[in-house]
Amino acid sequence: MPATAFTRRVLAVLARIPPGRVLTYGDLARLAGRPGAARAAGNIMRTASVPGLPYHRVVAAGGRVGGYGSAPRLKADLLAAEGLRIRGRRILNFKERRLKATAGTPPASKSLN
DNA sequence: AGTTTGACAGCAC
DNA sequence: TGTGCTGCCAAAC
Repeated sequence: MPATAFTRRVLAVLARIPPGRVLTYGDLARLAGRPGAARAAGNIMRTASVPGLPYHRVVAAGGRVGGYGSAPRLKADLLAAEGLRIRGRRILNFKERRLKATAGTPPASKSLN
C-alpha cells in the first residue's frame, strides 16, 4: 500500500492509462491533485512497489521518453510496441498519443479515443 | 528535523 | 537540436 494519499492517487491515475496512450509526469501529478509536483511523481514511479502498473506510459514533457530505472531502452521498446513512434529518446507522435489530462468528471463532449 | 535526492518542467543559450 | 540552470515536491537519508 502507498504511504500517502498523493501516492495512492498517482498510482490510481496510472492504472487507468489505456494501452497506446501516455501521460507526462506533470499531467500525472496534476491529475493526482498536486500541480507542479512532476518531479515528485517521478520519484513515486521510481520507488513504487506495486506491480502490474503501466509505469512505462508515464513520459517526460515535450515528448521525451524519460527514464525507466536502469533500462530506459526497455521503456522505449514497450511504448513502441504499443504503437508509439520513437526516435532515440523522443516520441514522434507524442501529441497523438498523449492522453488529455481530464481531471475528475469530463463534460462528455468528444469521444475519447 | 534538516539535508539530499531524483524515472521532472520550462526557459535561456 | 542539445545542454544547462532554476524552481518544485514528496521521499529517503
